[in-house]
Amino acid sequence: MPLPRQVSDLSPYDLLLSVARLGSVGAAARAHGITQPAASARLSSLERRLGLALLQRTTQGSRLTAHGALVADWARTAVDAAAALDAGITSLLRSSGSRLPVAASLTVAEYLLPRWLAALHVASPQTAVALTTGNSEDVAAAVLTGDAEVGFVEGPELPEGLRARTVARDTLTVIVAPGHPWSRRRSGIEPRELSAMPLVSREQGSGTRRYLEHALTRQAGASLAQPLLELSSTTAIKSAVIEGVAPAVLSSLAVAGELAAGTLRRVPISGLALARELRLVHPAGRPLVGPAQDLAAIATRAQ
Amino acid sequence: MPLPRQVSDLSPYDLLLSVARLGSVGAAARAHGITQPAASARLSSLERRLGLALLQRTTQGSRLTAHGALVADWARTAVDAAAALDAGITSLLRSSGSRLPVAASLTVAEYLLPRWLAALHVASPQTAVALTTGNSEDVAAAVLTGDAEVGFVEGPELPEGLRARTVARDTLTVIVAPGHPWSRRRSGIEPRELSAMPLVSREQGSGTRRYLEHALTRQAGASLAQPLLELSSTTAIKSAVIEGVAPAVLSSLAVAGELAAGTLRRVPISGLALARELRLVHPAGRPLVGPAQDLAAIATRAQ
DNA sequence: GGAGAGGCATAAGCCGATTCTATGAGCCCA
DNA sequence: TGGGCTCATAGAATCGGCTTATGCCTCTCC
Repeated sequence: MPLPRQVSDLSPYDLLLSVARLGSVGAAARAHGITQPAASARLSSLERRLGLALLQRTTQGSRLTAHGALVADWARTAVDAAAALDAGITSLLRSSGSRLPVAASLTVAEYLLPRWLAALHVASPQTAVALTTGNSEDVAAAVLTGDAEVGFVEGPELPEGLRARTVARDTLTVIVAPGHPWSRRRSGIEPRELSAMPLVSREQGSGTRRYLEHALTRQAGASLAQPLLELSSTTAIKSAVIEGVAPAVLSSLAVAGELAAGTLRRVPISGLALARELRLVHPAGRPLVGPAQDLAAIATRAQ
Repeated sequence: MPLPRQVSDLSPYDLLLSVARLGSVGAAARAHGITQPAASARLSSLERRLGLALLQRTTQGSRLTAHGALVADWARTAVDAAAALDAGITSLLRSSGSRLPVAASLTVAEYLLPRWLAALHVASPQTAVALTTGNSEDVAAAVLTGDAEVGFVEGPELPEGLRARTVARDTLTVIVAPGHPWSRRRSGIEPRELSAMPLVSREQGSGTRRYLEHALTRQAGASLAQPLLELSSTTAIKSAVIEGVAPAVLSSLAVAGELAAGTLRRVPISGLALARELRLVHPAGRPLVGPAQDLAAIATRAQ
């Protein structure tokens, strides 16, 4: 189901937000590097498409109408998300030769880092982040060798020479489609039931799968059944679960949206601790300074 | 600061997500109602703009590269936010003559409803929501008269004939710019200090302001100082606070982003309970059915 | 092994959306 | 009353994206 046309181009909304902030169409046009007639036309066209009066135009400037204020508040969320996407992409491009090299495990890179980068861009616009991703060992190695100033890792292991600070928590979560029998289990399932059930999972060797196997072995003396289906992306796994293929175990950060929307159900599991800490690491010798410290502060506050 | 061009148009990203889900460019093109060459060009142009290889094209289909998977995961957040924006706008348009009339107070409409509507659209696409906004009394009246099937109100009052269910909580929060003296107050401030400080606030009569005055009077026997500046939008207030004009008191839902980003600081306040419940209401006689029940389930789960 | 189907890229032409410059009208202030 | 601000409109030029047509590659199945 593709995105409706009304909202696929965010630039009119972005312009609307600038008008709201600056108080006039002309000022917003200058801020966006276009002429006033172009801005005027873009806004009129938006109003015509939506069939809503968003702006109250006067000869002293323009203000949002009640509907306009509501739309602007909603639009801000989308525009902020797009800015986070841009921050992520931009940092991905600067693979070297830049200011603040950051290494992150996949979970952090996917679900947490974009917002932090967007916030960092606001707090210190001249800082250029160069992002590399990898598993927690790769990240630790990058930080130790100095290839990265700051790293974000999952799990408890911590090589000598690194200092760490917990910035977020993440819980592996058993998910099923709403119709699945497990979704009606109030009491939760036992580790043995999970271990006996063929799951939809990532390929062998993925961080999430390794961590689940490890926890199951250590805490319940059990192991995972042969997966019913191995897929290479979290998104593909969620789709398969939603279609009722089988349950899966994914990061709580990955499924928060679907759980909220009700398209997936969480199944409690008893007697198995599946929480792991996401931690910021940096060399023990070198305290964080400048932009790295800013990023650390943002990540810490964001908890 | 306008949105970068890379991300102002989300349609290439939307298309990328479809390719990831469907496994081929042609299938994604069909899903979006465009031809295969158009989709191919749109994706190539995205890759060229970003300077990143996102897709691995084969004669059997296309898969995401590692970079592509990361970008797709980030993009999903932005696309979902845009879908929520669309859901909000669409519901705003159907001011009457439609399926599920919903009335909501401004706080709920601004910060919570869009995601619920987007989830509802997934769960039951044929449901058309008609949204009206107003203060809690308006909402209660609309539900009582049957103008709305479901309502969302703030605060504890509950007219006869309505049943309510708490779906979220919201706390009025004192915010200051990072440099403000209050931001260094670990112990929090006293109600008397707040009451003596001229604030940036909404105009008289706004729900948030009334609630704050009420709480201050009832719980601390104090009243609000004359505001330093009255502004008509939450956004304008946040900007003023960030620029250091004065502290303000806003909903925690309104400032979560800025607090996470560190552009605003929260100041604890002792001896004043400023939490309020956001509740779903419906006529006592008529239990929720159909789409209204779906929406209630989504709102309840989303907590 | 050859035919068919499905996958993708390229080329050429068309159409439309958006932009710019130029200009006019309304309001405020000195 | 003139200058400066606001916004809207008009006409011309430009740019980008779409469609159709085509070719190449690979897998599958007879």
